[in-house]
Amino acid sequence: MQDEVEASVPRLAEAAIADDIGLLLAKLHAAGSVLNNRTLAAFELRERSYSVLRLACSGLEPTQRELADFLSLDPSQIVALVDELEGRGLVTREQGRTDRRQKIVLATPEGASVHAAAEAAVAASEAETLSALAPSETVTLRSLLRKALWSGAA
Amino acid sequence: MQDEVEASVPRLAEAAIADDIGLLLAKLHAAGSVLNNRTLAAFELRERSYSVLRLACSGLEPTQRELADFLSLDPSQIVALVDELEGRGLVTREQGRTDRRQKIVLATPEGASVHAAAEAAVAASEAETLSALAPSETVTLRSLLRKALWSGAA
DNA sequence: TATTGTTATACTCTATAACTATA
DNA sequence: TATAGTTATAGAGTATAACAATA
Repeated sequence: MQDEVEASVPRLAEAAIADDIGLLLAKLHAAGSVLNNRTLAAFELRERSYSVLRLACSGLEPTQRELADFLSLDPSQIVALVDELEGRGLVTREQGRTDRRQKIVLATPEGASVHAAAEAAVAASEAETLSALAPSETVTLRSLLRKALWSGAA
Repeated sequence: MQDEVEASVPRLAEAAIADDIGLLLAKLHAAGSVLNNRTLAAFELRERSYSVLRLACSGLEPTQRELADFLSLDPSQIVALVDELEGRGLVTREQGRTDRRQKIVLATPEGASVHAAAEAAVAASEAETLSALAPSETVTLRSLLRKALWSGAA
């Protein structure tokens, strides 16, 4: 093997490319996703199903339509996710109070228990992904992401 | 229709969920991706092929292996992306200078021209995604993302 | 023996269109 | 007529394993 071994920062990282926020978001998201999905595998969950379970546990009594809007997924994808969680006994579908078309997704006791365990594991995984940032930087990152999302065009 | 119309910020956004950096990253990345891919469609590119073309135009003379490492893709995925761009005459494969196994991906003049046009469109799309952030906040976001990626576990 | 690029395959994710039941 | 949920399907993205040429 030639002695052209790269430093820990690969040479391409230095390129102007690294100023592209879209690419940076994609890379950090991808890195976090790999870790999260690895972590969630122990609970037979993926990021998607975990997010649905999390909202089902939140006390907000979300309808499938609200889940789709909030998670930026098509309603048809929510169907598949809820089907799977329901089949495993982690959530149930309840008819909407005021509109019989709506279905509210609620966690079962077992779902709540699985969620609690998964949540702790995911928090640890997130800390690992962001280990290079100081606590105050993590707070800043969170608030910038939230601002970009909920006061912006996104 | 009942008069339960939500404000522009859906009620789920208020949930504790919105503190999950992984979910925030996923949402902002997804929102940006949709915009980017819509923008890039005019050039018959997607985010992936655009990234490869961009690096091929960078003057860094990347090998396929380096592209795979930097873009966090499997080498076999790079093959497909380069195949497509090569078939359209936007890039060429050159044999590595010192290692005949390597293939360097270089942009053709036409590739460079397509890239220049696409780059301008993508910049506008990025500005739209981040329209809620002040310029200084965009700078901060970029530097935090970069720090998390290149000094961290990611 | 290890690495670069390649082929092949299977699985997940994303995007659409059409259908049903309710409103 | 419009909306919530559902079904079906096709295309894009992701993850692996195995192989030939080269180191």
